[in-house]
Amino acid sequence: MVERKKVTIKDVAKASGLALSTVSNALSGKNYVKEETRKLVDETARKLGYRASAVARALRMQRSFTIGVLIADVANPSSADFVRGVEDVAIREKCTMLLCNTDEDEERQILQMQTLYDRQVDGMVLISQHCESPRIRALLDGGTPYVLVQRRSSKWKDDYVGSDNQEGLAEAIRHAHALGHRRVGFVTGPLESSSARERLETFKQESARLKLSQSKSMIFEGRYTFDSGLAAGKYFTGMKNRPTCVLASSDMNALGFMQVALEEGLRIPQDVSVIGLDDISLAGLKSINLTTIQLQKRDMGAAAAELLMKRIRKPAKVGKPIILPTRLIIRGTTASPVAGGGKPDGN
Amino acid sequence: MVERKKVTIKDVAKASGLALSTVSNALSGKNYVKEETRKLVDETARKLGYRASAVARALRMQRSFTIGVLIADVANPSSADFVRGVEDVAIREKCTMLLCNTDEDEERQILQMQTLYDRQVDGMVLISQHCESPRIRALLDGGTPYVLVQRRSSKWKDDYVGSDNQEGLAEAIRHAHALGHRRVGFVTGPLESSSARERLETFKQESARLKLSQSKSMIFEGRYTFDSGLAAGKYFTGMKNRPTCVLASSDMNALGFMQVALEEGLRIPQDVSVIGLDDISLAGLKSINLTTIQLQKRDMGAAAAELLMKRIRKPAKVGKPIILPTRLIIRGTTASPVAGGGKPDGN
DNA sequence: TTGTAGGCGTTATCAT
DNA sequence: ATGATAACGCCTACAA
Repeated sequence: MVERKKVTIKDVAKASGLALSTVSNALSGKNYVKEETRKLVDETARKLGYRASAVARALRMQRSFTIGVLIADVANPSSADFVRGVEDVAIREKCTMLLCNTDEDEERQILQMQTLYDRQVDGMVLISQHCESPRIRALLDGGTPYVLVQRRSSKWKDDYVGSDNQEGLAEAIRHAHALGHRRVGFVTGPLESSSARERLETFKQESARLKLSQSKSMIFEGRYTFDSGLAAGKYFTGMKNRPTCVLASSDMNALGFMQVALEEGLRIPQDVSVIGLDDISLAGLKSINLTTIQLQKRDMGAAAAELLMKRIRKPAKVGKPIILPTRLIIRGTTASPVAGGGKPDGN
Repeated sequence: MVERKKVTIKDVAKASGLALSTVSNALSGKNYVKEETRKLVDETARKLGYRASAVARALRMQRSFTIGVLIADVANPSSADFVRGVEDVAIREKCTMLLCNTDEDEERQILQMQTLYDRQVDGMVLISQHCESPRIRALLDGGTPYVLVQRRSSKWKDDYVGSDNQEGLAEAIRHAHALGHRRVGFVTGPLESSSARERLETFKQESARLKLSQSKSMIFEGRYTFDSGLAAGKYFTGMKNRPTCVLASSDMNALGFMQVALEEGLRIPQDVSVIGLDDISLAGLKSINLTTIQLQKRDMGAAAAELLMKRIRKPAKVGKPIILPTRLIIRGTTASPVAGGGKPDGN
């Protein structure tokens, strides 16, 4: 472990007897460098173990080959897949990823965004983040490219990648209706989020169309978290005339609801059906087996990164939103609301 | 969205009528700057919206305030908690985090490590990563501080943060023994990992001490993944004289095993008990309710980052390994191996 | 207490 | 085809 001094391009120049700029040209593949010279340069660079400093390069080129990614919380199963999608293309594009957890906290988000700008990220991907408040708007409008994912602004036009908040959800409601449910509860996401509002809207429309109970009490205002699911569980199971099926706007939510329902001695799906939204990888486990609406998170992440790269390379006006389809995955938490019965397993 | 030009320290100097270096001194809180001058500088900096370029600073100071974090896969529930722990202290230390997924692939790990070095990270945290092969060793020995987590080298002395692979595990085995299990199966982790080897060793010792079946067939060589758990499930449930309790070296493993067991129509824990290791957040769900050995992942991540910061500030010889305790969390997947019975719930 | 000048390691421009 | 030189934006001796 000899603490060798860092070898710079200067060292390569010296060792190869060439000018610094020639070495740079050779290394960055300029076509007017003599083949022989290039060979020599490559060789000595390799021999000395030279690696270009990304920092110096970033300063000079005003391009850091780094993108920032904002998520609520890595430790939340539904965040991570998005990140994977982003990383897939980041690697391909020789970019690295600065990942920040914001915990849905606006102040924290602002801080993180500032840090990202300080680092001169070439762009950033905001997954389910705040995007309306003046301070955040000011940051966004600074000129650095960005793409919003899963939450967009109604007041502003931004590049956006999201999921269809109609089709899959409507399908789920029809599924519940077809099973015979007439009282279907809905757990909303945080209503400052566009996706949450869109989902709620779809729920209202479709449940009205199918003549499901329109009672206000069937709607619980929540967030996309497990804890919020617990609260929803307490709310719905405590009702006099409780829903026979609960539709949650996220899987974490659904799991929270199930937790309480099971603790209350309710059987799923015999006593109450549950439908999630997201399809986190664990939803498919035999012991959970959650009927849910699938989001293509990794694909969304990749699409967002792809779009971001395009904007980084060539700034352009905001294009059409990219909306990925969703679909219902029927598993074991939904069944007919027959008292004391229904099939125990959806498969 | 006026694409304003970036404001540099020069602009602040000009606007405040002071010299560039004075501004720099004022901003970086040198104590020999007149209070009045500092006020002026702060004021104009704020007015112009000046933010120091982290890139330029990194180049000049040879310190990027960035640390690299290598994990197997963010989308794996057990990776994310570590990351959270690292981030907790990174933020406090005004560092940002470059996160890389290696998928346990050595080639990929090498690539990522090189990128990290190119970016001049101040240090890096390697969570369950390769640390023995010559090429990786060469990278590690380049002089940049690093801390290994959950996997260490037997041949080399490195800074290390890990979990106690004896106590919690031994406790689990005693638990199984106390319930009456005599045939306890064990699913190992990847044996190139030190933690996996340590766990296997503990299993062998403790199961010998308690006179559990010492049949070779009780040990399945796996990895820390869900898929590997599936394989283990197929292996164990297919045996003539199968174990009455299976101890997995990770929760993902355990879930995979449970998946197959349930598909085979086995009831858990009546027909077969299962114990995991990790305590991922979903393990506590009513519908999973996995008895498991808890790892303090977030704490480990934080401890590793803390140690790394110390090394960055002042390089020093490798210290004592930091080993965090583990403990058994008894939930519902373990019970006595009484045919057709046992209590259905561990609580 | 403030100002001047040099350099961190690149790439880009312009001669040669 | 190659080479000298000037930035990029900041920090830090050292000089005033």
